[in-house]
Amino acid sequence: MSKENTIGKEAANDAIVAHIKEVINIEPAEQSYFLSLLKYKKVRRRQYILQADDVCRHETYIIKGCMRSYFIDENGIEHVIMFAIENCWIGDGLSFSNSTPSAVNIDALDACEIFQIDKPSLEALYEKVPAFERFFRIKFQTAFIAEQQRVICNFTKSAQDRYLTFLERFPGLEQRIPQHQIASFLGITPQFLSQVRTIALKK
Amino acid sequence: MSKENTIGKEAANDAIVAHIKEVINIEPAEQSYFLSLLKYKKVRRRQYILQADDVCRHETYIIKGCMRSYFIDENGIEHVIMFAIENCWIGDGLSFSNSTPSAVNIDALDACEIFQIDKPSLEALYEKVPAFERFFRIKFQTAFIAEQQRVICNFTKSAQDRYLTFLERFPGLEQRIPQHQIASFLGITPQFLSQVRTIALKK
DNA sequence: CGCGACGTTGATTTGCCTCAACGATTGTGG
DNA sequence: CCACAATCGTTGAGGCAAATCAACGTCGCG
Repeated sequence: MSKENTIGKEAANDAIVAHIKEVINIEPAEQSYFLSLLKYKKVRRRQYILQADDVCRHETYIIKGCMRSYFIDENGIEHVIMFAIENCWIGDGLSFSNSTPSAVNIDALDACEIFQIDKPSLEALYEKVPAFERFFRIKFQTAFIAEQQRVICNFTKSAQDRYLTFLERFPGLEQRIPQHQIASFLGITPQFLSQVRTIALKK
Repeated sequence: MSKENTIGKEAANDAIVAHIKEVINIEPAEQSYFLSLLKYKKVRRRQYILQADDVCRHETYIIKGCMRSYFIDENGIEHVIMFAIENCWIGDGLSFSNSTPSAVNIDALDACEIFQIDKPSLEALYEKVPAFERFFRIKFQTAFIAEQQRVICNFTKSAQDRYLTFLERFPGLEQRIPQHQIASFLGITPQFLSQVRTIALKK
């Protein structure tokens, strides 16, 4: 039993290995090599793991908790790009790939436990265990498709329908996240989401 | 000189090899193996290479010409998901991956020349030349990032700004494509795009 | 020629935003 | 422990960007 309400590194290892093995097969030796490249971290609520203008040095896997990436436009308005919960990856691909300053912030909405892998380690991993190229190829492919669906959904549906779609696709997430951030993710104002909810949830 | 105004298979081979070598290194043997998996095709204007409810069996690389993918919503309205021109890949990742019926159509806006690779061939390629996992990992990663930017752009900017962004990002494409399809891609009505243009281009 | 595809323009409507004010809750320092 | 600020959600009035509906001109093409 861990003293706090945390997963702990042992169980975290198991979780991420299971996550990998859903997609690719790896040998025990490759598995422990992979694990040796990860840094386990606890992150407090509201703590940043990436701030705009810094270079994104890690890809981050969430074992427990919830994070968001967002950016701030020229009018000072926050726009939530994505949420990430247990078993999701988050980062700024653009900044990570090119080692350029990031335009986005990533912070914790919950107390989180995460694994991080930095670029040299990931490159080494690709080199030594090419199956991980496949792993991330599939992850990015899926993410790309999902993002296309999001564009389509935004074009096709009203704010109310998008909210309902959000509830279906991320069940229970609306309990864990302030409402105005869901509004931001959906591309509407908090006021309008409030209005939408009173109508939508009446049914 | 080819008799028609086409690229021809020889030059097409060179083009796609150059495209691959921008991202990964491959041996001559791997290169000719790769080329042996591709089917070269000419496609007429308005010809489909994928229709909704069919399974997407190929990834398609465009050597010459312009294609679009789009879907038709419950009200019968077309929504352009993406355009693809020379040196772009197009397909329906979801249908291709899962061998499920596609929701989208892909057709030619121009007379096109294309290469296609089917799933068994691509799997074999991944197997024999793992560097292609890397190639497509990077392609999907880039595509994912671009799609995120698109979401953000749609949230942040007015229709006029989005049109100007479109002109910058796909220079000259507006000459090759009917205007109402650009409108669809931008998520606005053709009428409104017309209005936007008279204002925006006045400057 | 006549028809369909395409772009334009104008009148009206609507989905969502802006601005503003107000409770409820949480957190925090004195 | 209370006072006060900050955060969060709600509600309402008014405004604007873009949609809808409709009509019309222009091509290219069978």
